[in-house]
Amino acid sequence: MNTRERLINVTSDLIRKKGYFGTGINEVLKQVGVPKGSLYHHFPKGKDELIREAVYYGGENQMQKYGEALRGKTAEKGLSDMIDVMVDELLQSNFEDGCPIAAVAMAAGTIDEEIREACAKVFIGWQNNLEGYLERRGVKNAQIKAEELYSMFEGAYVLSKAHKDVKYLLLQKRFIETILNS
Amino acid sequence: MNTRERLINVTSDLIRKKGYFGTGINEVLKQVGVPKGSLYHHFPKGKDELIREAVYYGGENQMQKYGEALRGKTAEKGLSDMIDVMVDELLQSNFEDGCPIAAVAMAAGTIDEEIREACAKVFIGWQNNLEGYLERRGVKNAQIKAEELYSMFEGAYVLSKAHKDVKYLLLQKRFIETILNS
DNA sequence: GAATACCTAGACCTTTTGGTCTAATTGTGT
DNA sequence: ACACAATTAGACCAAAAGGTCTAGGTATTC
Repeated sequence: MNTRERLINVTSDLIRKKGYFGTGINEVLKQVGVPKGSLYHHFPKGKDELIREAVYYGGENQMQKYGEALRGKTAEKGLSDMIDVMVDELLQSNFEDGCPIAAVAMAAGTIDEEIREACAKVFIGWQNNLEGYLERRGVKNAQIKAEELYSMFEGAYVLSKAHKDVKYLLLQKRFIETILNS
Repeated sequence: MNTRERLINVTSDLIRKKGYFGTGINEVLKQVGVPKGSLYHHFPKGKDELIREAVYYGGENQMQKYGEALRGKTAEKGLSDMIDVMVDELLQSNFEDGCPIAAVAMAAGTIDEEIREACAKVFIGWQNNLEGYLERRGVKNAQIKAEELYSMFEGAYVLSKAHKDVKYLLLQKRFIETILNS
C-alpha cells in the first residue's frame, strides 16, 4: 500500500469516527507517519480533496462488505446478514465506528459541496446495488423497497451508536419481511 | 432571553448544522455578541457543558414541534405531519439543519461520554413520547413500533439531507401504515 | 551517468481553537 | 449609601488547525 492509499485509508477510518470537522490532517499525517509535503503532493487541494477520496474509498469498502453478506442468499437472509455487518462494526470498535458516509454527510450544507455530492453518490451506489439484488430475487417494487430498507438501516445504525446498544439494528430484522411483502 | 439561554440557543442552532467538532465556542460567542467571560461564568466546564445543555435544549424544542404535529390526530395523520416538520426544516434551512441530536451523536465514542448520554436520553424521550401517543390510539406493540418508526425517520432525515432531496422523508409516509399494521 | 519526473522531508506561517485570568461593571439587599 | 454577589469585558495563552514553500532524496528514462 503506497503513501496515497495509506492516507486515504487512515482518513477513511477517522471520518467514520469523528466526521468531517473532527478529522484533522495533522492526525492523519501522524497515524500514517508521513510529512505534510506528501499529503499536499498527492492531494494539492488539501483536506477537502483528501476527505472526498476517503468518502469514495470508504463507500467502496463498505459496499464490498455488504455485497459479501448478501451474496447467494435469500433476500431475507442476506439483509439480515447485512445488518450483522453493521452490528459487528459497532461491537468491534466499541461503538466508535459508525456509517462512514453519514458521519460526513451530517455536516453537508456547511462544507464543500463536492464532498456532499460524493456522499450522495455513494449512497446511490449502495442503493442501486441493493435494488438489483432484490430484483434478481423477484422482489416487486425493488427500487422503493431498497430506498426504504436503506433508510431503516441508516437510522438504526445512528441510534445504535448513540445508545451504545445494537438492539436498534437487530430490531430491523423483524421488519425486513414486513417491508419485502408490503 | 438572558445570556445563558442565548448561548444555549445559538449553540443548539450550530450543532444541528455542524455537529460537535464543527461548532466552535468563538463562533457561538460572536453570534451571541458576548465575551468569553460570560460563557465561562455560565458554563464553568466549557464547551462540553455548553454542548450538553444545547443537546437537551434542542431535544426539548424538537419534541415540542413533534408534539404539536401529532396532537389530536389519527396515528397516521399525526406521523405524516411529523415527517412534514422535518421536511420543512430541511427546506427552510436550505438543507443545512439536520437532526439536532444525530449530528452530535455521530461523534459519540470520541467525545465526552456525558454528551453521548445526553443524546441517548433525548432519543429515549422522543421515543417514549411517541410510544404513549400510539398506545393512546390503540396501536398494538406500541413500543417496538415507536422504535421502528424512529429508526426510519432518523435514517430518512440523514439521507434527505445528504441528497438535498426530501423524497426520502416523504417516502416514509407510504410505510407508516405498513408498520402500524405489522 | 546525466537529466528528469516523482515523491518525501519538515521548517515555517497565519488563523483559529478551547481555555484562563483579572479588572470592571451591574444588580440586589440592607 | 454600602456591601456583596452576579455578571460582563476582553487581554492573554498554549496548542492545534490547515496550508505554503524550499530543499532533498529516489526513481526512471535516455
